[in-house]
Amino acid sequence: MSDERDFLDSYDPAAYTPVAVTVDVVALTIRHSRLHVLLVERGAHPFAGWWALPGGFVQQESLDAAARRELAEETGLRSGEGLLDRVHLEQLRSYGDPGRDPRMRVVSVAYLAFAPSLPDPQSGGDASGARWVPVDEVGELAFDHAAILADGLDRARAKLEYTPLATAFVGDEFTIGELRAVYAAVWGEELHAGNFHRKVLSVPGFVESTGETSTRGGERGGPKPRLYRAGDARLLHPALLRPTREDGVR
Amino acid sequence: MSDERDFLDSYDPAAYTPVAVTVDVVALTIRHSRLHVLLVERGAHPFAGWWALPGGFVQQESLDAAARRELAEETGLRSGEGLLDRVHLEQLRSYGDPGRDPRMRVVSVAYLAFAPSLPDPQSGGDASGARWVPVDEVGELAFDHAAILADGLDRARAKLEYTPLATAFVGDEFTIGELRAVYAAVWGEELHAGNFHRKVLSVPGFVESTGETSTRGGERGGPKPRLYRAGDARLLHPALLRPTREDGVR
DNA sequence: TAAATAGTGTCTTTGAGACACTATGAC
DNA sequence: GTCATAGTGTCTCAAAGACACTATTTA
Repeated sequence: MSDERDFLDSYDPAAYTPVAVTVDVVALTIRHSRLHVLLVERGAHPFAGWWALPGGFVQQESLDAAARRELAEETGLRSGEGLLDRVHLEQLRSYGDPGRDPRMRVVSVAYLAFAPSLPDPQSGGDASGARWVPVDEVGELAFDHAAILADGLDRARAKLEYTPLATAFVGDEFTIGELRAVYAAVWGEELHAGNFHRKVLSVPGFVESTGETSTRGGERGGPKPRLYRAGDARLLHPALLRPTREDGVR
Repeated sequence: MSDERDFLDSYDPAAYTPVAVTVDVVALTIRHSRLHVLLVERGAHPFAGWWALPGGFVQQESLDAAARRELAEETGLRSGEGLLDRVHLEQLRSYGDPGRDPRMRVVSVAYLAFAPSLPDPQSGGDASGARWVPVDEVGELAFDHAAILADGLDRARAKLEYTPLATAFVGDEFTIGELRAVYAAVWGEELHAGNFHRKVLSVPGFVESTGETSTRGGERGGPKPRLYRAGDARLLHPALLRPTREDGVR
């Protein structure tokens, strides 16, 4: 069949410029009550020695699969072991400015990943220079990765408001206090414990009780909190809005 | 310099599979109080004779520029004439499943465009078979374009809630009634005129008064409505929520 | 005991939505 | 006149947030 020939004949020769497609992953987790992002140290030029988002070329697989594969490679986690499969992964957006990679035209499809606290990397991955970095300690990054990270953080902060995404940062069973710590870490501000508690329980389908309580109180005292699981809601109604930040960007 | 050689050596040969990058545009406008999308009729295989979203290959330009260029080509509008420059354009998401195009691996970056009522196409574009179609009359589309359109509509409906996007569908000066018609067309349901009126005026920065009134009343009577311009808000606070649809997807 | 936390009660304020009503202008 | 629309008033109910308070647990 001459389909591909027709295809290639049908557009402007300028389009023949070779293009590479990569995925980059903004992987977020919470450690010690602080939001962390997974970064890798680049070995090769350009930006050798710089920190960058994990990522790589898309192979013969879907974009989603490429992102999950890259995440597995950089964290050393294997599919089927449970941990990796519970990571929430969603497409963020694509970045394709000419010149964003000095070598050739590269269009990168960025992904956003949310995970419960994961072990340190290097345990088997091919990027030995990978580590979790608190998002407020991230310095300059290679390529346009700083902008991608900023977009990812914006998205994450917004999605906590109207989706039950926060449950992706905690284990299967969790306390309301742990859930509140997720919001505090991602939004960077404390939330009123009492009102948060009531609010979470009042949103239909956000969490469901396990009937159990934690075996221990908090580290610094307090009663044994009850345990909850994620509910079946995919959107929060009414939403859990952020403390009003100057009433929107004007 | 051997940079590009290093680059190409550094990844799996499977990645050498040639990839093409395209942009596809979900262009929405409102005509006669109904939401329309711009479609083009395909001339070449595959899907010859099918309707599809306008789009094409990314050239040596940014992704945003490619989307605006494709939109200009298909609508016949020229940049600099004003109309095209006022079209709101934003990236939707990317689609790259292997097999979505039967000829080769194609990753498409989809864009969403919102425009005030535009003239019919064919007036100079290279796609003579382009036309505006009411979204509820769109049949099967080529490739995965039906899914892209559905995602675009979801995004548009959601963004009306918390951004002043509706003003992108009307002219520079508009009445509250016209704005309400935009919401009604995009959401597919009537809104209570009185409550909508008060709500729009109560959101800081959504609209600002021009001090003028329309020169004529409505087609079927009524007083001369006041005229407004878009305000400087980029987010609506509080948001203008849709009439509650079954309280979220569960 | 002191301090921190879980969970609940209550009050105030804001906003959403239902409904009603007046005034205006096209036909 | 008739009818649709613009714009406002008012009432009710839900929800957000401030604050207070009790009970429980750790150190």
